[in-house]
Amino acid sequence: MSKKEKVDPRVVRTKRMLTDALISLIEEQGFEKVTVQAITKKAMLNRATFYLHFTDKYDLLEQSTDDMIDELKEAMKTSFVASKGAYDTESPNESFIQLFAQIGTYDYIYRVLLSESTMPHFRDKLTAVLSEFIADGMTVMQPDDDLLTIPREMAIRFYASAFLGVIIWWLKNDYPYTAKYMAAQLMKVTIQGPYKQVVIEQKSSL
Amino acid sequence: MSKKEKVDPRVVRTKRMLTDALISLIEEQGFEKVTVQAITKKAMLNRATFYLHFTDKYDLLEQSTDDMIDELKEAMKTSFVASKGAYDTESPNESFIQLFAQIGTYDYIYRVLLSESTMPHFRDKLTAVLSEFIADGMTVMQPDDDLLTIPREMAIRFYASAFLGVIIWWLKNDYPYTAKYMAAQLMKVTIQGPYKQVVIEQKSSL
DNA sequence: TGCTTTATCAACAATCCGTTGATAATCTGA
DNA sequence: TCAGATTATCAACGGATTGTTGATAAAGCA
Repeated sequence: MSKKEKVDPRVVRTKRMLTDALISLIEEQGFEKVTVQAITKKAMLNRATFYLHFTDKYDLLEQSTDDMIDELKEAMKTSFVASKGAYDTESPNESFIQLFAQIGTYDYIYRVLLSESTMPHFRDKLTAVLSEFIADGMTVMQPDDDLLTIPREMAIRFYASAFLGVIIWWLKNDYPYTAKYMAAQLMKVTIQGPYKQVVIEQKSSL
Repeated sequence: MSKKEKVDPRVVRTKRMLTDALISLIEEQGFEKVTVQAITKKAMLNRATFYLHFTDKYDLLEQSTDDMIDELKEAMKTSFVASKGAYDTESPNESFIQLFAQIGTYDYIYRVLLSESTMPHFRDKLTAVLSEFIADGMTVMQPDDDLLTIPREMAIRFYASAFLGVIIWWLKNDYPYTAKYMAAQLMKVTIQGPYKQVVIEQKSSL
């Protein structure tokens, strides 16, 4: 995957400056409003230099993030093997912690990139609709926060995102199931969790 | 919310033609590459007419989708009241079915808009990482598909999206919890579900 | 050091932008 | 129905961004 053949320091330096400029500009203006001109200006490089390495801003972003994603994969893979099968909810899987740790190290970049919708806020709006629906449902099912396994706000966000993700998956796969079946499945997994049997023992440790 | 005061048929017609053109162009080229020129050309309208109603393509998209979102809210709200508290996993909440029904009626638009990332594929890549992680974990926890509450592929997508959603929430809220705590919470809710007690009775109905 | 790669610079045609003012078409309400 | 108001059309503008060019300077490599 990662080729370490060519390491001309000029190239590395240029790419890094362009990447930093891009991320910074995304935060300032949003990805769509960012221009190649602005990137090279902030990076204090000539515009022609940009086109020497990238075809456009998409290409720049892709190359930059791919490195980060590779690093994330690596961090999660190695530690996953080490703690394989150790599913204790109190001391969670090491690779799982690594996920958050990695995000912490590239805090700024993850924050900027994940804040960008950019299909302007449509996802956010739909998530809001789902969140409200879930919040209402949770209040009916369990008004008492003490009987929830995790903080209410986190749970709402959790299931709203899960629902949206499955909806997108459902659309992209050309409706592999009926709407009613989908609703039933999501309902089921939300209330019962993914496994039919594991629950009892886990609860005794609380 | 929805003002039904002004209904000049020319305006309605123009807006609809522009909306249709936009959605169609998004599908063809992606939202970022769409220009106002292209929209008006496809809609067979003058470009000046566009600026008579919208400031830019974002504004057009926002106005168009807002109507759809409002309709979705309405469909889910009315039916939610009707079936309130009826949480049977076999015949799911009516408003939940409505959610999928609404998406079905605006199939094309939802499909196009939800397929657009547009933070070019970064979300998708991260979702892929999470999916792999979850798939591995599920295999360890429960290799037998018969003991899963829902189809495996759906479950993977479900929890990958949920995790990503919570991660975004976590970032946007400036790390309200530590990485380890986050990992532990997500682990817990994934295995046990959101409620500490409800599970047993539900299972007996299977 | 000498050769190769990379960065700079100015300039280009092309595209898209947002707005203007003047005119024509269409709708609304009395 | 018809007059006034609203909306759509058209051409044209200055400005900004794009992607590319060829020639030159700088930096890295062996």
